[in-house]
Amino acid sequence: MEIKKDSTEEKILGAAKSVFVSKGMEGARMQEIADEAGINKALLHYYFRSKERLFEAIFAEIIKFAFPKVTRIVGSDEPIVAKIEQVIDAYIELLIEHPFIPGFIIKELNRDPSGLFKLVVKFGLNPQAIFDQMQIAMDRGEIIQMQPRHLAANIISMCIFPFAARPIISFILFKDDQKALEAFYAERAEVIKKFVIDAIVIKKKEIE
Amino acid sequence: MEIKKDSTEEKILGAAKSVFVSKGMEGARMQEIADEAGINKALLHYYFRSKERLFEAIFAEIIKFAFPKVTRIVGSDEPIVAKIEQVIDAYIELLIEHPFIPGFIIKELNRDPSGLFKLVVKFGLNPQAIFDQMQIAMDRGEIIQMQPRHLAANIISMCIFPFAARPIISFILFKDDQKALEAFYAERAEVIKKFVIDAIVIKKKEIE
DNA sequence: TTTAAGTTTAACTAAGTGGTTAAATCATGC
DNA sequence: GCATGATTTAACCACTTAGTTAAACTTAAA
Repeated sequence: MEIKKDSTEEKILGAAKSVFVSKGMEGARMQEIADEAGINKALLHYYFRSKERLFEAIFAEIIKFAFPKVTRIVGSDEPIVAKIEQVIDAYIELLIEHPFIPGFIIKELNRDPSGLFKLVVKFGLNPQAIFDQMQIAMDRGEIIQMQPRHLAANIISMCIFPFAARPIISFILFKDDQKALEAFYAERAEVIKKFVIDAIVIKKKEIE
Repeated sequence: MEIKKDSTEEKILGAAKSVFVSKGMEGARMQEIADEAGINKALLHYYFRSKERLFEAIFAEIIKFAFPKVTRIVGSDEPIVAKIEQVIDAYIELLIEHPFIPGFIIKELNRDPSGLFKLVVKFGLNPQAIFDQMQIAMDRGEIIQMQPRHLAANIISMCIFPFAARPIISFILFKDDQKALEAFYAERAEVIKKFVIDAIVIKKKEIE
């Protein structure tokens, strides 16, 4: 639909994403977006009539980028444990590259949850498929019985929260030592995978 | 230091907390706080000279209220697993009563992380004590070996994130069915405790 | 009764905000 | 060359915001 080269509209979108993500809808200033895009306010409104439209474009772009990762993995035909591992890997990798997305999404959805509805409809987000697969694995005795919703909540929480709470983690756990913080994030995928597997996989023979 | 009865200053603080927590520092309006307190803007500035001062008072109050729960539990002399269970119970209980605190804290600390420094110093938040206790339990073979930081991050994430992401959970998992959402939150404490114990406790004899 | 603090009213400021406009300029390809 | 759209400039509007001020009124205590 949109054929972009590398100019103006793209510059605006890039600048808007940067400013909106770090300042939020309310904290962002159109002037700042214009400055960061290297243009002026008039031209900004020439391309995107209003702040709200520009924000919606950015918000949809970020949601589209962050959410459907799971959907693809769920569609494959691998065993549930492998899928869970893939989801964890995919999310941590995504979040290491875009660590400010969780804070942004939480902030904006708490401010105005109504935007979620359209997006869920638009992208057809439906967790029932993965819940069903979890339930099957539970009934087969591969993993322990628990409500799939809670299992999913546990996994997603461990992946996302440390990024949403980045300032707290950074300061309290690492005294703002960025190298150490990065190392911590890099370890998360392996840690979470082992933690989840230890918690839910039923081992047939265990002599501890 | 402050001996409050039940009037004006308390009304202002109550109104400010309500408005700041739901709208955030930037979204909150002094007029709205005045209205909710049942007074006028002039009197609001008569008590708290500026929006920033009022906000800092509220922010400190909330942090003071939300953070030190753990500190007390850590000080007791119970075994580590019992302590972890108590921390989970305490947090979920707190969050069910004040579900908007996580979103508020995440939003404001991402906006301006500098406030964290003073508060950490003020309340002497130091996670090293609990980390040491975890390490001892690991060396004793009571729980599996892992970095205490990651263990703590896992537990706290599972407790807090579902509240921070309340709108998402509410809509995607429960189609905004508030009863079902409350039931979900009420189950969290037991679910997380079991999940953590299954993940880290080393059972001496296990015949599955 | 006097005094002082609490409180209201209502107008005001100063600064910012998103958004608009009109004119001039620049670039491009027809 | 000319037409068209992109871009700049700079002023401007309407509105909202935090914060101030001065005057009057209320309340309660001294």
